[in-house]
Formats: sequence, structure tokens, C-alpha cells
Amino acid sequence: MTEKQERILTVALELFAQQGYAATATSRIAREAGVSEGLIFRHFESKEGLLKAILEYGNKEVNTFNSRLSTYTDPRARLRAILEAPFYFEPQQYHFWRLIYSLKWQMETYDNSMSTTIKEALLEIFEQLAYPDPNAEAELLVAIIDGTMMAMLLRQPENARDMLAVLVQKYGV
Amino acid sequence: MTEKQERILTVALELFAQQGYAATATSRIAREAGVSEGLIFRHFESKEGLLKAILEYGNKEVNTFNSRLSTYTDPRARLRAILEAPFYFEPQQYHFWRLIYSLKWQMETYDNSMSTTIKEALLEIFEQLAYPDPNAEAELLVAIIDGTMMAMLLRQPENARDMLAVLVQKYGV
DNA sequence: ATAAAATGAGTGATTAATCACTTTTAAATC
DNA sequence: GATTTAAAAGTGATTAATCACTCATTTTAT
Repeated sequence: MTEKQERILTVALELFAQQGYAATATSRIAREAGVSEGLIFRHFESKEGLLKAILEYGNKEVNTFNSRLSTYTDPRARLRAILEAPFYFEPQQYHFWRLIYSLKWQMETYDNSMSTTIKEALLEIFEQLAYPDPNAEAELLVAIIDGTMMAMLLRQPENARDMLAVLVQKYGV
Repeated sequence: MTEKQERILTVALELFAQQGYAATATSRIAREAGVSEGLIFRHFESKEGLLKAILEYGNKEVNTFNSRLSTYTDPRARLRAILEAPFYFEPQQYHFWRLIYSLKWQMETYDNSMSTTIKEALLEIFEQLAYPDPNAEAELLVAIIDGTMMAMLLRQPENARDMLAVLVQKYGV
């Protein structure tokens, strides 16, 4: 991975996350990364190839989180870790999550694997905790996590810690 | 409002919601609406003017909901009405809500008024219900509503009614 | 010396927007 | 009620700009 390759990835991620994939021109990426436009296509073949490279790079971090989850054996501890995740994602991953969530509304191709993984984990947890309707609980909590991610990415509420406290209390973990 | 004007608005809303504003060409809108491309600019001046016209048109429905909310005097009844809203929005408004939520990730210009209106209503409700931290509760419930809207618009879960039941039970309304 | 990295002018296609022009609508005049 | 008239509705060819992408050439690193 060349230095210029990394600069292209970083700048492209930032612009895709800020203005959207379709609204971002490869010429703009090249200009802001301080490289020639041709270099983007030399390394990543196409604009979509550049997007895929960004997503693959970011997915490593997601998988790291997922595998860290499975270290918790106690279902309550696992639930708490899932609840905390949206409030403590690393600042350097801000652009990546913004891109992921903005892509959800177009391009159904990408993503999805993430949501289903977490949904299955939650289903197992709520079954272990003997909730009356584990399926509805899991689906609802996926929605709550998505909504919390939206809040953190779009509004960055100053009372985020209090929100987490309320959430943790509601689930008693 | 001419018939062709309405066709332009309808087709543009559908395409903007499906593929995103930036990714939708005015030539495509004209073709699918069965009108000349020039007519779009005659009536709406620019592509952004067309977007604004769509949003103004749709905002009327939102205001209708908001004023209907204020008819409830009992805070529990108001809370329940707010919780139910994402599960029962009219199917004909599907494209409108998809556009609203996809625009949140780009173009901060638009929207916002909606979220703050509902946040203030929730703040009042949780104060009346003497919740320990009304502000955090309100912010969290805004997030839950946004997440539920995401689920309804993107995944359309078949157990939506069960999700609502769980939610209603959690808030005891 | 050679292969990979990098350039930037150039490609055709597509974009939003404009233009001169024709058709339709509807009220005003006879 | 027919005729005139002017504004509004509608067209489609055309514009300049921008788009993703290519390629012959130069620079850099080993």
C-alpha cells in the first residue's frame, strides 16, 4: 500500500461520507489527495472499485468488534457490550460509519451482513434471557442501535452518556 | 397544478427516493414522466427547485400529523400516538419518508425542523410523567423512532406489530 | 536497466440548464 | 356565440460544463 494509495482511500472515504458517493467526483478526490486522477483508476480500476476497497478496509474493524463480542459468555454482559457500542465507536471510524449508513438508502448491494449478524446475536441473547418475544425484541433493538448510530453520526448529542444510562437501565444490564 | 406538473413531481419523488437525489438525472425524470426535459425547468426552475417543491408538498402531511398530536391532552395517550406513528404511516407516503431519511445524510440544509418538533413534544411528555432524566429519555426516543423508521423503510419486518407491542409495553402506555 | 508508480492531456458520454419555437388554454372583445 | 388575443404550457434541439475513464509518456525506486 503506497502512501498515495492511502491518501486516495482516506480522502475518498471522507468525501463519500460527507457528500455521498454519487455526488463525489473522482477529479475532486484526486485534487484533494494531491494525486493525478489517472492514479485512482490505476490502483482501484473504477470509482466503484474504490468504494469497494474502502468498504473492505473498514469491514476489518467491524469483524474485530464482532469477534470481541463472542468472548463474553454471560448474555447480560454481551447485551451490555452491544448497547455500548454505538456510544463508543472510535472517532477515526466516524467517516466509515457515515458512509455505511448513507449507502443503506441507495445501493442495497453492499452491507446487510452486518445487520443480520447482530440480529442473530441478539436473538440468541434474548432467548437465553427468556424474554417472551425474543424475535420482536431483537428486531426492535437492531432498530434502536441504528437510531442511536444516526443520532451519534448526525446530531452528536451532548447527553450521549445519559442516553446510554437510560438504555442500560431499561434493559437491566 | 397541471397533470404533467403532478407527473413530474410523482416520478421525481419516486426516483429521488429509490436512487438518491444526486444519482437521478433530470433526463430520466422527464423520460419516465413522459414530458420534455425543458418542462421540468419551466415549472421548477432547477433540479434543486424540483426537490424543494417535493419537500414542501410532503411537509403538509407532516404538519397534519403534528397538529393531530396536540389534540391528545393525556401525556400517556400522546406518547402512545408517537410510538405508533412509524408503524402506521400511509403507504403512499413511503417514497416521501425514504427521501427525507436519505437526505439526512447529505444536504443538512433541509429537514431538521421535524426532529426538533418531536423532541420538544417528547421532552414535555416525559417531564409531565416525572421521568428522572426527561432530556435523555426524549433524545433516546427520537433515536428509537428514527431507527424504527429505518427498519420499516429499508427492511419492512414482518413482525412489525410485535415490535410495537414490545415498545408499548416498555413505556407502559 | 527495468518494472512499477505516477502523470495530465484527452476521450466520448452525460449532465443540468437554456433557447427559440409551437401548441393549448381561457378570458376578453365583438 | 364566434373571433381575437395574450399568457401559460409544452417541446426538443442545443449549450457549456462535468463526468468516469484511457493512454502515451515521464518519473521514481530497486
